[in-house]
Amino acid sequence: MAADKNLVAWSAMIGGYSRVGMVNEALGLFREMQAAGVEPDEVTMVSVISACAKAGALDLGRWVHAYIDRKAITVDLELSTALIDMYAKCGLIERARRVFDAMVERDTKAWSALIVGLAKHGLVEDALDYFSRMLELKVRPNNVTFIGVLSACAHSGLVDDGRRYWSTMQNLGIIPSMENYGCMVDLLCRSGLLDDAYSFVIGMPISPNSVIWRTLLAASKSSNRIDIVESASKKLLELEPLNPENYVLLSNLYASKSQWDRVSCMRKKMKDSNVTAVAGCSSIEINDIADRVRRAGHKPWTAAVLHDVGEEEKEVALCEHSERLAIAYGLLKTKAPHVIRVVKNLRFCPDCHEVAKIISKSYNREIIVRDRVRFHKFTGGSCSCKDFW
DNA sequence: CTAGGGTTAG
Repeated sequence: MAADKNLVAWSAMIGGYSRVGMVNEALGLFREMQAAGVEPDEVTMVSVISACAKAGALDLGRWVHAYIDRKAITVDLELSTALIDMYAKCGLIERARRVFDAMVERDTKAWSALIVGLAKHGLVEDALDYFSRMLELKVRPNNVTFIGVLSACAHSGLVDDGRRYWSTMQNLGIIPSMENYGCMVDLLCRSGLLDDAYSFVIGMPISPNSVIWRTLLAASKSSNRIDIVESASKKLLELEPLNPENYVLLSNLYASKSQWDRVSCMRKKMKDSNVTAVAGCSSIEINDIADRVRRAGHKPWTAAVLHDVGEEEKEVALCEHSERLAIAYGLLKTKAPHVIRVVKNLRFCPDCHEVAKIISKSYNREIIVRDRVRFHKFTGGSCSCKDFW
């Protein structure tokens, strides 16, 4: 199109990019749209906020929220839901809750966004409370709502509650999705009920996907059920012979049981299939903060800390060392990253190299999903390359 | 009559 791109054309394109995960393109196009002098409306802003959520771009998300207020754009049901999701994914769960509380009308998706967010943050009681309130208010949950409810139970060992919610779901006539089955398998596995989990998988009316087999295999690490390992790994490699993750998982599993012949067998299989793994890598967003700080005349890393002081984290402002910055971000609780790559504008932030070194060398624990990092990336959980290599 | 929008397990 030439110069006649109107609001709908811009919004359609931004929404398309956002939906397929090309968030930089989505946000870049939003900038272009502004430069072209086309005023966005609430529909445009849903896609922009959603792109921020997917990118874990809290600073930009906050800026866009302020922009929405400044331009007096109507915050309707869909935009509120997008904001809830963005704040939850970017680590500000209380702000997500505040957006929800301010809504005048809440449908299934709005409730689900908050419940899933609370569950991800480990606020299990709150998640289940909101679910009860949802039922009391006669808002019909759907299978996504139950992903939140069941994963909440899984993450705090509420195996009996989880089973009850599973019946509730069926009684409501909701057909469980693959994700719902996955939640139940995870729930049973985390509760140490590998046998129940395996029976559950065998009894599934649809063919389990690779995620489900990996969930079972991960749980098999602390069990002696060789039969389950054998059957699950067979299924997994049939489903995804080209996914390096699977070979790494299986190799590490066998290594943990000192079955070295099987470890080398996995390596061989992997090599024969021309599958290669690369070292794990995570990224955090520091660049635009650093940029802003630089403009304010501070040293970048100091600025990053100063800028990022939220309501909940006053003490972060006092940090003056990159290691503390990393701690503030919750990175030290991370299991996966052996390399931290700081995206874009590295030159503004030399200290980030130090952060990366410290984290990759010194720490090896699980992340807590609280801080303003892209925790949804960090908790991807598939990175076991160090053990493997 | 009126294009473009939100939630998803390991």
